[in-house]
Amino acid sequence: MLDRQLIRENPEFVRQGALKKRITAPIDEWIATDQEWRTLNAELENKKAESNRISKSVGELMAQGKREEAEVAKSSTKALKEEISGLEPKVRELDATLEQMELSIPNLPHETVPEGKDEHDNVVVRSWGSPATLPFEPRPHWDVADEIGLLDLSRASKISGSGFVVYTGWGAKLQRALFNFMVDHQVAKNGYHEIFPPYIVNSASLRGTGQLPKFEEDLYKVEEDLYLIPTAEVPVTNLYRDEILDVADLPIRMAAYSACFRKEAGAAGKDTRGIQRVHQFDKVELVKLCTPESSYDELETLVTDAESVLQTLGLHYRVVLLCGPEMSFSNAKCYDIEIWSPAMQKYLEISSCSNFEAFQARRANIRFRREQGAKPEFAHVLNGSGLATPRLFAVLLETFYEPGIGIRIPEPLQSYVGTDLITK
RNA sequence: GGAGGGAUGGCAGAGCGGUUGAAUGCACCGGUCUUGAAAACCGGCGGGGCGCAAGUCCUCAGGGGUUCGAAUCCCCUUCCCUCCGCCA
Repeated sequence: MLDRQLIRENPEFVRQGALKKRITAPIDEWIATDQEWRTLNAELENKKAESNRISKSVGELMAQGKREEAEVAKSSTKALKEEISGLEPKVRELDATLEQMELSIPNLPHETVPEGKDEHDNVVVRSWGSPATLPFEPRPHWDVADEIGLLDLSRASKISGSGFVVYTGWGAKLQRALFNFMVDHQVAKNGYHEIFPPYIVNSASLRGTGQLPKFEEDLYKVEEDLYLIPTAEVPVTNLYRDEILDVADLPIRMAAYSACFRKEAGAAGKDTRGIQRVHQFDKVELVKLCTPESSYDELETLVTDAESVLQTLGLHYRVVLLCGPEMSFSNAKCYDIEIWSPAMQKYLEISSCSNFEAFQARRANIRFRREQGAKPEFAHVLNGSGLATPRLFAVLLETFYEPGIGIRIPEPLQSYVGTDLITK
């Protein structure tokens, strides 16, 4: 959600911002509806005020023992009440219409977001390391996993269906090692506060982070009003929903491991081979709440914090600044981290680090106060993956596999895996 | 799952049909006093919408109802606590 005041006062600014994302926002309709809403709402409130005044006077008259006058006052509210109950649904409806339109008004891109029309206009801002040069034909992760016995995809589909993974033996150990390592890394090296959240949340939380109402079809619904989380972003961000924080507590930086559940309804047939795109995966998520003036600095460190995991593991990647149309609806600025897959000979998105500014906080009602008595302001909310394991797992296999030997485990990971070499 | 009890401002805690958006205490902010501090005293102090403002509307877990009028009465939902059962 954007600030209504902003749309009212700077409709062109909002329209242009949306256009940068190649979204045509219904600004004119919104302005007209808002105008109508304000007029009608003012009318409604005047009538309510009148009604309240009369009710109050009834009380006073009763106290003075003027019973007949009280009766007269009572009956005088009748017409007023009818007008009020006639007006109320109209006002409510207009408000609902406004909200509906606001669902198609995206967050505005930051001025530093590049113009563009598709992914070719994303800007590579830096890269680290270089593509692994292997003295043999790189093997895709599913081959490596098969040879050593790290995954059991066919049994996974037997017990759960396609798009699920069973990690076995060293594969399971490696998987567990990865997210343990990443959480420890973010806590110890980058100062995040560890959170272990519930995997099931209510609809209010999903509305707070914007998965509802728009993306319901991608969520697993457990029962009425309860859903599996598609990312730890949901429970972690919503920790502070409907709260007013003290500015001294900001920034709040949280790191959470969780399993993530996604139907991937629209992605059938895409990236089906191996474990690139699955219904249940594991991820360490980083979430920050901070003041508006610091959020772009926090975004930069969020990206470098996520990058530091790959650097520690010695994996080549690049950082890409997304152009307008590539960004998600609620982003103001977004960097993707793309990891190099030796077997596929291409970069895979492994992290997406976003500044939502106040867009999400407005939905989730997360505020802070600068000092005693000051007006609460919306916090800025950021998040990024740090990182998702399936692709990390895959690239790790492809990068560190040596034919006839096994998978060499990078030094920082060895104590977590319990070996320096995974063999059959 | 069964039986009770509860939900009020940052916290504690009154209020149980009328002028109460809410007593009182604590916390917090400003001031007086003081060399400084504490204490004492005076003043302020929930959130949101609309409005240039005056002001006005909404908000006492959430939703519905009764009433001229609801924090107060009725119904539903949610959450918390205690006890019983079941179970990691």
